[in-house]
Amino acid sequence: MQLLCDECNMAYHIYCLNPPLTKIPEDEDWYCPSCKNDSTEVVKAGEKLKQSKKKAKMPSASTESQRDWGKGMACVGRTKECTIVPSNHYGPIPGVPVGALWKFRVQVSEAGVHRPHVGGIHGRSNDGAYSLVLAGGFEDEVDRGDEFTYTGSGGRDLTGNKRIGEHSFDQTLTHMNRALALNCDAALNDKDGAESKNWRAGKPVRVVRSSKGRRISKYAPEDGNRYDGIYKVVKYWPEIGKCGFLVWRYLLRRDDMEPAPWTAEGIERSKKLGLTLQFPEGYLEAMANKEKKDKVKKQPVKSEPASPKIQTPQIGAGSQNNKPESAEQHSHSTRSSSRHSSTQSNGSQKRQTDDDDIEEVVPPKLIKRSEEEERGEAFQLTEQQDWLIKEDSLNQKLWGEVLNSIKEGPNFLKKVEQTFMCVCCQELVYQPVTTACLHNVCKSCLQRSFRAEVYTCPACRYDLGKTYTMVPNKVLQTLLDQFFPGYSKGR
DNA sequence: GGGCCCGCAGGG
DNA sequence: CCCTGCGGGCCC
Repeated sequence: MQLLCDECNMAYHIYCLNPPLTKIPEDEDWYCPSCKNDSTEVVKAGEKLKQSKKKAKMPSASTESQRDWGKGMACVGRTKECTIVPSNHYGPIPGVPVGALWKFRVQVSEAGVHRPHVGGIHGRSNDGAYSLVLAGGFEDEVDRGDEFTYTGSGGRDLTGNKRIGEHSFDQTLTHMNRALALNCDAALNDKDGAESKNWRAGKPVRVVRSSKGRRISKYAPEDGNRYDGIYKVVKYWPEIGKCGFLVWRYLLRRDDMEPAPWTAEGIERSKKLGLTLQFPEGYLEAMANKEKKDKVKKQPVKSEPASPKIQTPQIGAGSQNNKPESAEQHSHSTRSSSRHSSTQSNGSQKRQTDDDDIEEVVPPKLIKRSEEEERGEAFQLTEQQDWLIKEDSLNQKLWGEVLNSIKEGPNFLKKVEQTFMCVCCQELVYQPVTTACLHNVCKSCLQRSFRAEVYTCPACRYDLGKTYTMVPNKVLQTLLDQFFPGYSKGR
């Protein structure tokens, strides 16, 4: 009465299964519930890749809108996560001083200071609130720096997939509003509110002021989001706000040893710590590039301004060594500055920026091909190869990756081989067809696929269409023939 | 300058 | 899974 899973070998009583079986199935293979693949998830040959369930449910999957939403900081994900404290941590984040300043909310989230990307309050309704952001969302809030009133969330009409909207109903003391109320040193009262007996005894709230708050507060930073320290909830109460609906209001009071950033002492300290507005990694470079590109469009110029030097002072932890801008100078004009910064960023992930702006990629300077290569040092391209690579417009992204790898080691040819391997025959592509989806497949492999009536890209299942004309990429073929002399003879 | 509405993270 | 949300870039 036991079945052995053909994947993990675990034994299952047939009558313990859900649903239970009455007899041993006759199929050759049997897989237990945790090993069995959902057949609807399997992409069979010739089928298109399925969208993930989550993506399929997202609004973007159903709308016709062709609008470019940009890759801006509203829609990107985190690239790092604060792990030195749990997300339900009360009090300061170790290593983050009062006065720390970030341009975007996503960075504040990454730092662990205020985790939600959009929400104003971070908390748990059965525990308390850990942090909040003052961004001037309510004009009837008062900010006196060391003390301010804050308003709960909810009561807004969010239809139309919005994140903030018109007030259209009363707020309740639930969710984050309840969480914030729990910080107050008093028994919870969701009817009339409550006042602390000993306000300092309440749970600490990290407070971030956003430059958006400037419209109602002179304590808001000029730009970005600033960590202002620990506050406590003195009291909270319901009232009818200017918006005409009931809102929950809170009085917060500062309780932090570190001086507030707007005080003379605080300004001094910020200066001493070198606190400056932080941007996401690669952000300024990307913006500078974009601007440059826009200019180039108007008037192509060969010379270019030096890209701005980006400093990302790491607070608290460790060295702030300003490496001298030495070396590197001998190398390849354009990229050198960004290279510099990427090697410096000791392995931390890079946020994805406009890196498909390929014209920027400049291959290593022409030097004679020599023993250096044998010794496993830099690979050198001939002038012609250099030129051909630039000509291979469809594959700029791939060549960019390959060229980038040169600086990392002696594996240039290996990298080329990997990059331009045919997904069908697992060999270096021969008479490569570069598809619209930017994959390279041997012409003969693609023809074989079409003969089997599979008209999609073998690499990504992008529909090429029955009538697709396969044009071999001559430039790529020439290059591969140069790098791997005679390889095509065997084909 | 204001309206639109996206992905994402978080709680529950 | 579903609900919520004091962002933010693009377009008009």
